[in-house]
Amino acid sequence: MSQHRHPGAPGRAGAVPALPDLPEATVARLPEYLRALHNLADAGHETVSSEGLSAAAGVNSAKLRKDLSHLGSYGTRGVGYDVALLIEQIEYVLGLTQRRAVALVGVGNLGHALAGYDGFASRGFRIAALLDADPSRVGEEINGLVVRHVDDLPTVAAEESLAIGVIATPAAAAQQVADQLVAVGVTSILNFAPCVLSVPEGVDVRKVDLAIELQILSFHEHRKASLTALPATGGSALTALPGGFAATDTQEAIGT
Amino acid sequence: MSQHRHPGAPGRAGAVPALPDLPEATVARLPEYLRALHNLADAGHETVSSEGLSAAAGVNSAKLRKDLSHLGSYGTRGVGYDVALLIEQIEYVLGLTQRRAVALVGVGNLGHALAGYDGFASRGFRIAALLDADPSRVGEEINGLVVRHVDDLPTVAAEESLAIGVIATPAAAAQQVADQLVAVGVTSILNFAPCVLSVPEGVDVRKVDLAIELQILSFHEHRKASLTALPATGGSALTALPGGFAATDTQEAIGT
DNA sequence: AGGCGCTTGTGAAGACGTGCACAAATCGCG
DNA sequence: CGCGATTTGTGCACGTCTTCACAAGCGCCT
Ligand SMILES: NC(=O)c1ccc[n+]([C@@H]2O[C@H](COP(=O)([O-])OP(=O)(O)OC[C@H]3O[C@@H](n4cnc5c(N)ncnc54)[C@H](O)[C@@H]3O)[C@@H](O)[C@H]2O)c1
Ligand SMILES: NC(=O)c1ccc[n+]([C@@H]2O[C@H](COP(=O)([O-])OP(=O)(O)OC[C@H]3O[C@@H](n4cnc5c(N)ncnc54)[C@H](O)[C@@H]3O)[C@@H](O)[C@H]2O)c1
Repeated sequence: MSQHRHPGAPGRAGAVPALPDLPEATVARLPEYLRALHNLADAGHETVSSEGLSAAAGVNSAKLRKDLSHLGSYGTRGVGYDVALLIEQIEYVLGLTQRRAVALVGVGNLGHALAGYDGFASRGFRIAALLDADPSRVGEEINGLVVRHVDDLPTVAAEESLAIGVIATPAAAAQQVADQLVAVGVTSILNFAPCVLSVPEGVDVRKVDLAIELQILSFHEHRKASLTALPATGGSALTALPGGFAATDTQEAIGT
Repeated sequence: MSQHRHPGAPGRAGAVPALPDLPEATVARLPEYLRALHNLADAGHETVSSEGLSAAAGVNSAKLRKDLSHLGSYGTRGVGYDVALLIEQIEYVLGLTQRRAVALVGVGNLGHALAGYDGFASRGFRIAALLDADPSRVGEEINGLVVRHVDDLPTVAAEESLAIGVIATPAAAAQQVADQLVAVGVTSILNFAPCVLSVPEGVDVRKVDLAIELQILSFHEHRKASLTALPATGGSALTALPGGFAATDTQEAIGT
């Protein structure tokens, strides 16, 4: 496999893009690498070693190399990775070569913050529409976009090729909104409402739940407290946590 | 009601709480079960089967049973779990028997939304302080709380026993804020800024990064597109994704 | 009392993810 | 031109997580 030839990057060979089906854990880390790479590029670095990049992204260097090797690998032994090329590669794999249109449903407290967030634009996305069910919010202009009624979704979808729907409504409305999004062809949803969504096969849902994050932290807080409170259990064998939290991305103690 | 006694729950036996050290993946799911249980309780259910609860939480029932078994398990064979008791158990394990104080640093766009979020109060937390570095924001009152200067952190920490710090500042300021939080004894941080934080051992950091979530969705979108675009590779064996995404909590197609 | 249906709790197997350790590759330099 | 320093890419072993499948336990009904 070490033959060169660009696997399908921006260069667009006539051939199949041939997306390698990456391990999900790898996919979840690529955005981190991408962010770190952009920082490095801005700082003027042209190449970076796996050691350097992994430090910037907060992961193990072996893990980084394995992740990158999955996507065809563009490193040079003895030198490292070409920053610009790697950015191109990762952006290609993540499908960021086209700026994807996002529809934001629920322009309340949180929705306003999201609508005003510049992280969308700078990281490959574009808010294509703001939608709400409350008539008193419809027509409001935020950041150059006018809030439209959620029932206009079909119209919006006809105008734009919506890639992703973001739900920032109360939990009670979330399932209904998800159904509406699916109905107009959206196959990726990011859900901020604290509830489980049912969607047809082929539709991806990711959720962000603040309370869950806090409760996980609370657990560790509780555990740390109960450890220090009782040095009973035969010594301090437990003072250093087992480390190596895997799946969930709790980063524990990154010594600089 | 069961005659058994509570292992260390609110009842506070004199004995050690004896926190079982749960698998991290289990800890990440407990908050979901808790939310589902609260919904069930509100709906008047007194007991629930692993099948019912797992459906409400969007997970596999065997996984749910194993998760619950880790915390000592309070189910009754042939019947199911006592909803109220299970809520008590999970809240105890997660350390939610005390309402934990949260300090929110960075009261900008996002910070305002968080400050006005009722999900803190209803899920076991209390915003103890709002902090910002911008003098023009200091003094502003949000939801009954006055924004204080971030340099007052030591004072705040002296007044309240801060359990968790939430960072909602620009990325450039996040590390400095984290250092300040750690300096006043905070050992759990939730970071909304898109950057890696370095903290001493024993401090837990979790991050929420909107762009990462979107980019992961983008990847799957890209992949789905490249699959449907070319039904070349020997038939439709791939149309149904492998399913069973593990660690990261992408829920794919939960048929109702 | 006994049997029956239902549900929990768990052993075992397999999939997945991680990290070490090292061979292979490349560069720069004498 | 060859050598040593450096860094990638990966085989392998280990740990974690998921899922199946089923025995053990419980309550209810007859
Ligand atoms: N505010 C936060 O910081 C925060 C943080 C984490 C999660 N959340 C969650 O995000 C969601 C939104 O929170 P919020 O504070 O912005 O609430 P909010 O009540 O301020 O805003 C909700 C908005 O959704 C709109 N809406 C209601 N039903 C709708 C429908 N069927 N279709 C379209 N729009 C509809 C409402 O008109 C309102 O504008 C909630 O589920 C909340 O739990 C909020
Ligand atoms: N707005 C969103 O929807 C959103 C979504 C995801 C992530 N984020 C991230 O959250 C962070 C905040 O976003 P925002 O849109 O609220 O930005 P913002 O600029 O509106 O607010 C940042 C706030 O932090 C304060 N601040 C700056 N330096 C500080 C310091 N050293 N100590 C204390 N406070 C300080 C500023 O005074 C300002 O009030 C950013 O890192 C952003 O990338 C925002």
